[in-house]
Formats: sequence, structure tokens, C-alpha cells
Amino acid sequence: MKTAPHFQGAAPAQPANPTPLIHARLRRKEARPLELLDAALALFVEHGFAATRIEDVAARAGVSKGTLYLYFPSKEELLKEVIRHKVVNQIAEGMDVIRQFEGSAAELFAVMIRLWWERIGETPAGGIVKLMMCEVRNFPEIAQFYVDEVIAPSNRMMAQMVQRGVASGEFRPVDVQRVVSALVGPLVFLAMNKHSLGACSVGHLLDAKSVIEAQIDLALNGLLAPSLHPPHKTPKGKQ
Amino acid sequence: MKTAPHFQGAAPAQPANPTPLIHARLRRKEARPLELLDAALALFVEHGFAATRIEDVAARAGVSKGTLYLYFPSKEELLKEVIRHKVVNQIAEGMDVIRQFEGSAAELFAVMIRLWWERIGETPAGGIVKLMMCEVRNFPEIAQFYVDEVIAPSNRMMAQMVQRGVASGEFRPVDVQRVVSALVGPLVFLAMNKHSLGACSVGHLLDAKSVIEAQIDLALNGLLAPSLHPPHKTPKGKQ
Amino acid sequence: MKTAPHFQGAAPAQPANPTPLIHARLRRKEARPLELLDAALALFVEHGFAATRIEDVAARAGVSKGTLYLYFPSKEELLKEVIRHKVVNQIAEGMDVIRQFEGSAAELFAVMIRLWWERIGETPAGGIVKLMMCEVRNFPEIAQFYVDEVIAPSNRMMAQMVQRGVASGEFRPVDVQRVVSALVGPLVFLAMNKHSLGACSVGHLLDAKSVIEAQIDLALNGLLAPSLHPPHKTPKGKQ
Amino acid sequence: MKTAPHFQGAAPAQPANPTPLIHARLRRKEARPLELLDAALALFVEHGFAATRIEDVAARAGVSKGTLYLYFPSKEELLKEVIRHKVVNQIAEGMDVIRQFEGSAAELFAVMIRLWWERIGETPAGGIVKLMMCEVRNFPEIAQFYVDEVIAPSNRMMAQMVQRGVASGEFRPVDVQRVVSALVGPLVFLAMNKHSLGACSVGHLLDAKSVIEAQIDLALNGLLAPSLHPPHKTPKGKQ
DNA sequence: TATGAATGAGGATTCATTCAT
DNA sequence: GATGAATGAATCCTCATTCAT
Repeated sequence: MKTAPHFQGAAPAQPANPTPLIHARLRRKEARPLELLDAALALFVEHGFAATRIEDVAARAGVSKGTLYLYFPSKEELLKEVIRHKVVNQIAEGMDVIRQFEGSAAELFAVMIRLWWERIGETPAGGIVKLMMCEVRNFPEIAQFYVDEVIAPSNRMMAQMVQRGVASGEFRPVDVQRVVSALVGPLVFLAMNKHSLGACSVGHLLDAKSVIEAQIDLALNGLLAPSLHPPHKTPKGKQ
Repeated sequence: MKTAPHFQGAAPAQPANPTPLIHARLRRKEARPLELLDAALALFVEHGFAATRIEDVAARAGVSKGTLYLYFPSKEELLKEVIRHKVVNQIAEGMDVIRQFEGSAAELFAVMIRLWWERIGETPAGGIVKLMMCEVRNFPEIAQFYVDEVIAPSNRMMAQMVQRGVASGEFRPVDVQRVVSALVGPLVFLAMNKHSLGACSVGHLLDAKSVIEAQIDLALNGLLAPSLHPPHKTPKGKQ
Repeated sequence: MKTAPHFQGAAPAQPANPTPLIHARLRRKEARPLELLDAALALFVEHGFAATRIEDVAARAGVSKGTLYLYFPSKEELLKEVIRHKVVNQIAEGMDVIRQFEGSAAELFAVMIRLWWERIGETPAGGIVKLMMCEVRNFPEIAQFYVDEVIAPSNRMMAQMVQRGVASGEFRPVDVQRVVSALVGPLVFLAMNKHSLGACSVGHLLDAKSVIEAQIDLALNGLLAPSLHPPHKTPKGKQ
Repeated sequence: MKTAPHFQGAAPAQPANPTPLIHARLRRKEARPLELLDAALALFVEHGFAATRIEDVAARAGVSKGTLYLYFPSKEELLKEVIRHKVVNQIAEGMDVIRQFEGSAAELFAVMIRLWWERIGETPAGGIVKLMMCEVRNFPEIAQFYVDEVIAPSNRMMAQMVQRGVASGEFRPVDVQRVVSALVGPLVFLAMNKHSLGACSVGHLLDAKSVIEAQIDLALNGLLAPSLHPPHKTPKGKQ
């Protein structure tokens, strides 16, 4: 049950080695599990866990089947490691950026929604969202982990954001939890769709960015206190 | 594990049995494919297509493997038939009700969202939504079918609904297609969640009905023309 | 283990009922096993025993699977019955005609070879030959039966025929048994070929009748006593 | 049940192992397909294609089912490869020897018939003959292949041989093609019989070599020009 | 008798996992 | 460490056989 060291797994461009004295061989050795996790994530997301062959994961990472088993004791453990590693690394990373933002509630709101898409929805982390939706029921232990590590913190953050606007009077008084759920829905849907119908040749129906803008527009108009209406304009050029 | 011969769900119209003591065998033979489709839907939704064993589908329908193959030539055809049968029947059925609605755009909007959940989201048809999201990439022909038969008609209908409000001046002028996508997102998300995390023991985080109400509230406030604000009140006792 | 009454199984045209008072129903009942045997023979010859489906045999005989099992307790017994019945009826019947022939040794020789082809080789009995060649090793008990009932009598008859010519001085003195084997070979080969390559679209390479004539010509020229050479002319028009 | 790594039969030329202790694994890997083809040939010939279990083929080659599928993608492809490999190697090999012969037409004739038996009829290639006769109708593509690669070349060569005798006046003028067919018949029959009735305990009726001699005697006497009669004596001790 | 729906043992094929090199 | 040949349990699917009607 090895856990890989912290590492920016999915980054396509690898900056020059910060500690040049370490052998390239060693770096490769450390990177291997991450390449395997990337490969596994991509294939699990595309085909589902059961329909993905270990051999294809290995091949995509450029190693042989046997090598994969040097790092992961079974297919199921590989899946768990993918989730654990990608969730903590990628999701958390996305969240970090979001968490630091300051500004008005409405601005924060719009920025956060956009950032969520850029940092999570359209990155490999979005694949995790689909993978979880499709596989949790086959791996109940993972569900708890996912709820604790991802869902709950996300919800708390979103809730804080809405709550801040309500407290300041910027937003109408609303049931924060339910509004959060209503806001999260389309984001999760967009992320899933990207790896589902959106990845099929027939699926170029949704332009995620413009749907995001429509949702921001709709939600902000729905949230803002009556006295402030209509302060949030439909973005230019978007009809 | 036998399910009742009086099948539930999918048949468009079942006349009262004209000859009450006609062969039980014959009645079974007619009911069998529907029972198998129900069983397949349930298991495909729960475990995914690849991880579901044909033998388990048959057992859930109270028959043996061999019997399943009397009605469906292969596992893949079974999946296709599940999609075709459940989609056309359930989706079309829900749509019918909606099409006949008369009233203000805002009322229609609220009714439609609630009806979608009652007729599709929380029925077995909701399982189709999750199933499709998880499996389309492995079955490109099904993707085309699903887009043509489900996504496109649904979108068209939602778009008409929004467009009616915009045309009458009840709603703000918005990009209808994008708003529709933003509206569909949380509904689809709710349906998927019901069969995903929501079905795990840790997943009782979302109360679908109240999220639906929150979304209606949010979206109507976001859609209504400024001059009418705030005409749509947060429903009593929901905040 | 019912055995069917003597009957001209394969004849497409059924002559007027010789005993008109017997119900057509009854005749049908008696004929059914024969229709099944005919169907089984045809399919076993075409596809082999293992690759033939019981259901196809029944369908070819115009009855259902269940009906076949009213007459034959298993697929293997059906095969045995096909062989027993077709061998005794068809082969023996062909032999009868041949056995009665009288004439000079050379004439008898030529006539018998031609008759063998007409009465056995190109009739359904020829199918038995192929069936036996292909399946005996899987059914060793049948081998003894076939040797006793078909091979040995045929060989004896052919041997008598050759021996008669040798004894009368018409033929050279030869090892009768070996010559018989050398004569039987191409006949059996022709019969098998008819149901093998000859039945494929690519197999129109052999015209059985002219090969037969070539063999008669060759063998007679090879058998006749030196003083009589060349008494047996190459048939007219055959070059 | 392992067969020796020094494979028998099919390889055109096997150089002495240059590095005697090179990986046994590697040597196995190269020998494996040949051992599997040998095993498949033996079992297909004995039981027929449909009645042979893949697992038994693998076991006879000393490996497991799974291993067979490393080398052949399906049972049907295995059959095709058996045909292709055994046919081109064994048939071609026999043909080579024959092609180089010099001498009188009668001598060539006798030598060729005997050689055919020694090089093809009584070797594993003889099994191919039976296999083809029994299975071609189920595999039309193979029929074409077999006609093009085996039947046609063989016939052409036999025809040349007879034609040479006719042209030189050694043989009577005969219809060469038909005589060839009449000559091929008993050879093919002997080969098939060896794997059919001849392989059953009751089937020791034919001594192939002496039948061959009888056929040579018979055919040569039948072919030689009248003026030369009787130049070809029945071989000593064979009558 | 005749039917054909139902069964489940059997066989082809796949693929996660092991292990000798 | 790395490989990939080998394994065999697991799964899809077929079809001989049974049996209620």
C-alpha cells in the first residue's frame, strides 16, 4: 500500500529539475507510480473500472503489466489509490486557490464558480467526479472517504461564500445549504458531461464556459437582494 | 425473488385481462422481457454494465441465464433494449403530461421542474440518466440514440418553456439555450446522485425535493423581469 | 430405441398410398421418425455431428424439438439410429440391385462400378459414407457395426466379382483383396467428395461420372489378361 | 504430457542451437505455437473441429487454455493456422522431392505414388486430408485456400507426370485429368481411412503399403501402351 | 401427441494476477 | 527493478434436454 510522494501528477510540462544532483533514474522511479495513476485515472474515467484492463493502464504509462504490480497490489487498490491521490492532490489544490480569494460576495461568487471549472471541472480532477459517480456503489468504503474529504469541505466552502452575502445583506435570505446544492448541481453535471456524452462525437452540444456564465448570471440574479436589482448584468455578447 | 406478473412501470397501456384464466405460462411469457428489463436496469444502474453479471440479471427476474437469452441475444443488446424501452416509455410519458400544461410561464416553470423529478428523476427512468452518463463512451451508437431521442427533445421542450416567458415579458431576455443547460444541470445531478453517493449509507446529504424547491426559487428569481421583482417568494417553511 | 419400419425415406415424391384405408394421420405418425432421420442425415453429413443442432434437425423435419425427443432419446441415439437405419435400408438396397447382375466379368465389372455410384455414391447413402468417415472415431461401437454390415459385405461382393474374372482367365492373376481395396478407394473418395469440397462453391472440379468411366477404363485395362489387350476401349467421346 | 522441445515435423529447417544454454523460456516460446498446432491437428483429426475442446488442445501441448490464446486469437483461427501451416510445410516438402525426379514415366509414376504415401499419406499431413474432407463445408474460406494451395498444385503435378508418359508414347492416350482423379481417389481414401475406421480397433483391414502396390500395378498395367504389355510385373511376393 | 419455454452443464474467451528470468 | 509468458477463475453464451401445458 505504497503512497506516492506529493507530486504534480498531471502537469504536462515538467520544470527543470530543482535538485540537479538527483539521478534522472531516481526521478523516473519516483514518477512511475504517478504516471500509472494518471493512466489509470484516464482509462477508468473513459471506460469505467470494470471495463478497463490493467494491461492497458500499464501500456498507457509506458510500462509492463508486471511493473504495475510492483506499485499496486491489485486493481482495486489501484483504483483506491487513484482516488485518494487525485482527490487530495488535485481537488485540494484547486480549492486552495479558491479559498484565498477576497472581494464582494457577488464578485467572489462569480469568480469561485469560474475558478471551480478551471481548476477542477476541466482538469483531470473532473474525471474523479465522474469516476466517483459511476463507481462509488461498488466500493462503499470509498464513499465515506469521498464525502469527508471532498463533498463536505466543498459544501462548507460554498456555504461560507453564500452565507457571507446573506449576512452582509447583499443576498436575499435563503436556505444556504439547499442553495449550495442547487449551485453545485450544474457544476458537477458539467464536469461529468465532459467525460460522458461531451466526449462522444455526438456530444458537442454544451459549451461549458458559456453555461457557467449563464448559471452565474441566473444565480446571481436569483440571489441578490431585491433592492439591488438588477445589479448583475448579463455579460456582454452573451445575448 | 419473483416479481409480480402484473408488471409495473413500462407498459404504455395494459387492458384488463379479457380471459382471466388464460395460461399463466403465456402471461409469464409476455411479462418476462419487461421483468428482465427492470432487473437489468436496476443492476446496470447499481453496478455498471461491465460489472453486472448476466446471471444476476436473470436471477433478479426469477429466471435462469438461458431464459434471458431467449429474449435478448446478447448482453449488449439487453443494454440497448433497456435504454430504448425505458427511455421512450418513461421519458415520453413524463413529457406528455408536461406538454398539456396551461398557465403562466412562472407557474409552468415550477410545475415542470417538479414534474420532471416526480416522473423521471425519482422513477426508474432516473437510473437511465446515471447509466447513460457512465456507459455512453463505451457504446457510441447508444450515444447518438440518446441524444436524438432524449436530450434533444428535452432541451427543445425546456427551451420552449423559457422562451414563452421571455416572449411574454415575464422573464428577462436571456440566452435560452444556455439557461436551459444551466437549469438541466442540477436536475440531472440529482437523478444521478440518487443512484450514486445518495444510495450509499453515507450519502443522505441531499433531500432532493427541497433542493428542487431551492432551485425553482433561485431560478425564478433569476429569470423574472426586474419590474416584477420579487414576485416569487421562497416557499413557506422551506427556508 | 424404436426402429422405424422399412420405408424409402428420402424420396421427395411420395407414391399413392398403397393401402388407402390407413389414415393419413397414421402414415404421418409412422413417417415422422423417417423424416427426422432424413433431416438428421442431411445435417450431420453437411455440418458434422457435433456442429449440428437438434433444433435444426427438428425444424428441417417440420416438427419441434420436443417432438424429436418423443422418438429418439438423445442426440447420440439419433445418430446411431440414422446410421443403423440408413445403412441397412439404403446401402443394403443398393447392394441388392448390384448383387443380382449377371454377365461377363468385364461387363459386370463396369456395370457394378457404375451402379455403385448411381445407387449408393450419389444417393443419401453416400452421405452415410462421409458421416462414418468423419464420426467413427467418436463412436467406436458404431465402427464394428459398420464393418460387419457394410464394409465386409461390400468387399466380399467386389472380391467375388474380381475372382470370377481371374478364375475364368479373363483377368490377370492378381491379389484380389488388394485390388478390391484399390478399386473401392476412388469410389468412396468420390462419395465423400460430393459432400465435402464438391459441395463448396469452389469444388466443381470433379465430374463424378467421367471419373468413374476413367477408373473403369484404367482398371479394366489393368486387370485384363495380356492376351486380351486391348479389348476394353476408352469409351467414345471420352478421348 | 509435455512434448519434447525439439519439435518434430513442421519446421523447414532448424539450425543447431548456436548458444546451447540460451533461455529455455525463449526456446519454449518459439516452440509453443508448433506444439499447439501439432496438438490441434491431432485432436481435430481425431474428434473433428467442433467436438474438440480448446482446453484439451492446450493440455496435449502441455500448457493451459490461456496460453493457447496467447498464440491464436480463436479456435477458428487455430484451425486455419493448422491448415495453412501443415499444408504449406508438409505438402510443399513432399512436392519438392517429387519434382526433382528423373527417369522413365513408369518409374516416376511408381515412385511418386509411394512417395506420396510416405511423405503425406502416412505423416501428420495425412490427417489434414481427413480434417479437410470433414470440415470444409463449415469453413468456405478454407475451401478456397485448400483448392488453390493443395488440390490444384497436386493435380497439376500428377497431370504432368501422366502427360509425360503419354507424350513419350509410354502410356496410352488417355484423358489426363480424369485419370489423375481416378489415381488420386485411392490415395486420399487411404489417408482418410488411416484416421477414420483404420484407427478403430476393428479397422485393421487395410495394409496401406500393399494396397498402394496393388494400385500401382493396376494403374500401370492400365496406362501402358498396348505394345509394351505386360512390362510392369506384379511385384514379387505381393500377390 | 406435440409444443416451445425453461433449464443449466459445458465450452470459448478474457483478464487479473503470478513468477521465473 | 522490469518484463511478459503463463495461469485459471470468472463470465458470456450455446444448446441438449426436460416438462408443464
